Amino acid sequence: MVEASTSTQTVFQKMLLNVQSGIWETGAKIPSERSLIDQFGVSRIAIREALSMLRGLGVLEINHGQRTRVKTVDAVTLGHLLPLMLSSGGQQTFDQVFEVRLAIESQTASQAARRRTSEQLERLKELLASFRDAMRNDGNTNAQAIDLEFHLEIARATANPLFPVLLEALAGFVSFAQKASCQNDSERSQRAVLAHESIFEAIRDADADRARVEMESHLRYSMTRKIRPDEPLFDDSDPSAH
Amino acid sequence: MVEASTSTQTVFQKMLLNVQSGIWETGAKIPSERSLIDQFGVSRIAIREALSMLRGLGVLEINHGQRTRVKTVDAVTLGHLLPLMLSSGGQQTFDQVFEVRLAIESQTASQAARRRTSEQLERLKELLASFRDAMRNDGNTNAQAIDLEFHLEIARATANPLFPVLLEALAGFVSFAQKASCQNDSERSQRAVLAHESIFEAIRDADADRARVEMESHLRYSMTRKIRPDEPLFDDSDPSAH
DNA sequence: AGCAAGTGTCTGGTCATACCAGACTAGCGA
DNA sequence: TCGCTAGTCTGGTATGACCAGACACTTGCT
Repeated sequence: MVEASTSTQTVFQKMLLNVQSGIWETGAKIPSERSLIDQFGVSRIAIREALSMLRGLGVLEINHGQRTRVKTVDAVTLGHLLPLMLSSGGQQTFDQVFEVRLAIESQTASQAARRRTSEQLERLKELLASFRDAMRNDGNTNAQAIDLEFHLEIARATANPLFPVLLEALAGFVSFAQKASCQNDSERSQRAVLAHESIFEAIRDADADRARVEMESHLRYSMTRKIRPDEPLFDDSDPSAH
Repeated sequence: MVEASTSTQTVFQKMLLNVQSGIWETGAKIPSERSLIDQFGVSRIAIREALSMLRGLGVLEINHGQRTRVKTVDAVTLGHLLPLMLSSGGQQTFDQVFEVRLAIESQTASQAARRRTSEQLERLKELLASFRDAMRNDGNTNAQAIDLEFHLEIARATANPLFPVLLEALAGFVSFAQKASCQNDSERSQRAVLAHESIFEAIRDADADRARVEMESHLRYSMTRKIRPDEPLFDDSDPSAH
């Protein structure tokens, strides 16, 4: 790296390196601002601005009164970046997000079928039941959340942490698209439940190919919903929420 | 959102909203810090810290002497987050990244076969030739970059901007894995060239399924490389570079 | 002795002010 | 007319003071 025009940048990079190299362990508290002043030999301003950058990146968790700690960079931050990337890249459609989701979830279904543990399978079974109930009863007030959880659990069952992270990041986009897709539409609701069942069964039977096909089919059907194009692409954001 | 314990947070969120809602257009200059002081009614510290957070997020480009501008959030920032996420997310392996890449690129190959324009096809042809040359001549000094460009062009040919963005984000991570995979290994080099040719042909023939299969095959083979586990997971980082 | 309130001192949050330094621009002088 | 220069925009850094949340230790009451 070497070059670092401003001292804030320098400090920022050094701090980032501290995190990456594990000197500042994730979850652990980092020195207080007053200590960092000595440690880096710059003013508190520079320290705080560098810390702010890291906070913006989602690396640090800063709370008044408590020592600043290294946060596990989770999907939330990633989820904040995606909307920004999209909003700056011109008008995006839900179809585009769905395409990515299709790519991801075809893989997760397939991998989940191979790697899922019995505990995960049990959890999927429960979620499936909950989903069925939610669909029948409260007309999808919870169904949406359960649906997402079902898909996320499949992603987790891949044993690859990247999948649930990515999926969650995409979720903010597709959430109300899903909602619109089955709301007040018993046929779609039915199909959604059936699709989930098929996916579940394929994963249960460790049939990777079938799981992929079922997932793909499910998503392709979901993709056919009608959305008014004037709806906003994003909702509230707070990458630094604590 | 509503809640915003600190004034820095408040300002940050308002600014973020300004970006998202397009009040602050991407590429345009935002008001000077002194103006923002009046506009938000807080001290310069709060303003600058909020700006720092946005800079950390990769939303703003701040340069000494020039007005701060809204940057197009590119894959670079995302590329910085992935290592952080992985390094804090426990056992991170290249295989995991490759799995995601496999998911993404299976889809891009398939979509590219359907949607590629003749210009894009031409460009792919050129890249293919360059790749072949690079492999034969300079022993992959450039081959790596060309390889990436080839894959990116395929991603672009999907007409879905999300794909190239995601792929680029993943690329920084897998790049030297790729390098290691064909370095000083004529057999692997040969196979890489052949694989690219097969993918190209499938896309040329608009054969989506074949494109997918060829891509999958290509990546799965690449995935079998041997990496020494003691290599660093990341290199220099500077999300706020200008 | 045990519990509760109180207080000191950590931590981060905010501010005003002054000054430094890069970048642009208008205006002066050759 | 051209080129240099100085003014004044912009962000960058520093100091020092003070506010406010969190926590631990001490004190004092029951």
